[in-house]
Amino acid sequence: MELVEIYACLCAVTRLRILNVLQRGPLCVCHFQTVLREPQVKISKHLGYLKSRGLVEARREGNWMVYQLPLKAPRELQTNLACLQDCVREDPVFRRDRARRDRLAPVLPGAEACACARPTTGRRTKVSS
Amino acid sequence: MELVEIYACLCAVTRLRILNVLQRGPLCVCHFQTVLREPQVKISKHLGYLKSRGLVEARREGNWMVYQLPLKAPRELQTNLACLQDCVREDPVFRRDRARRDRLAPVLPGAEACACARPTTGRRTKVSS
DNA sequence: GAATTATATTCCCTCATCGGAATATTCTTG
DNA sequence: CAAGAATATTCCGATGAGGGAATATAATTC
Repeated sequence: MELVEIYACLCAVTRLRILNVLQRGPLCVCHFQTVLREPQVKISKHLGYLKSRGLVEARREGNWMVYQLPLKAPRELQTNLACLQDCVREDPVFRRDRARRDRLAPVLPGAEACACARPTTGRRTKVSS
Repeated sequence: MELVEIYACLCAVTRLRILNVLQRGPLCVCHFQTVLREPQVKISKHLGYLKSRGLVEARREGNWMVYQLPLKAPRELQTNLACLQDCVREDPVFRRDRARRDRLAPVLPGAEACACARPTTGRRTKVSS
């Protein structure tokens, strides 16, 4: 993984917000929509961008696609993710994203499924707005 | 200074090399040519790019333009420069650049002029190759 | 298998970037 | 002021990114 490629992934604010949220654990696309309040195309495309460059991994879980940070990331990526986390700690936009994300599901440290991907009997969280 | 702008500055390898070398102190364009072995246009343009976004500062010193890292950089920039330094420590290309740079002039910690900008009586270092 | 939900892809537009060749600008020196 | 050295800018072409609208694909449910 080229360092320049990593930086290329980091120069769109939507992708920074995605990575910021992913630090709390895996998430599916519809939850990204709720958390970031951005249209589906936008999120899906940026996730595709990140995935094609190895900054996120994806797996299908029934109807949902669950995205997560790579289980074993190269050192430069780890360093930069830590740096990013440090840089956006105080930023209001990123803080709000994290707050909304935490309201959705408990913070899952590992690679466990996000809330929407756990097959439940009840109605799922509404995605609107 | 927007975080995304910083990352945009970091996604060209020539600019990473410039910043890497600048960590050892100010330098003028002709020395960048010697160190990076890249054509003048390329270097001048990338320096302009960095300057317009506040990642480097420039001053004229006689015939030369001396570039340096900002004296008081915002925190996100400092963090990312440190991160960059960490990431390229082992990389052969960046190491070679640093070695060639150190061969040109002593490492100047502050904002002192680079070697070529010090008016000397003798012949200046040849720029070719 | 039809309808529904979740997600991805395609098409189109606009705009920025990168690189090089050529040229212009700025300063110094005689 | 002419010549030369150091640097910047302009012009060009190729390429990729980002966004949205519309459409396609995949899985689920009834």
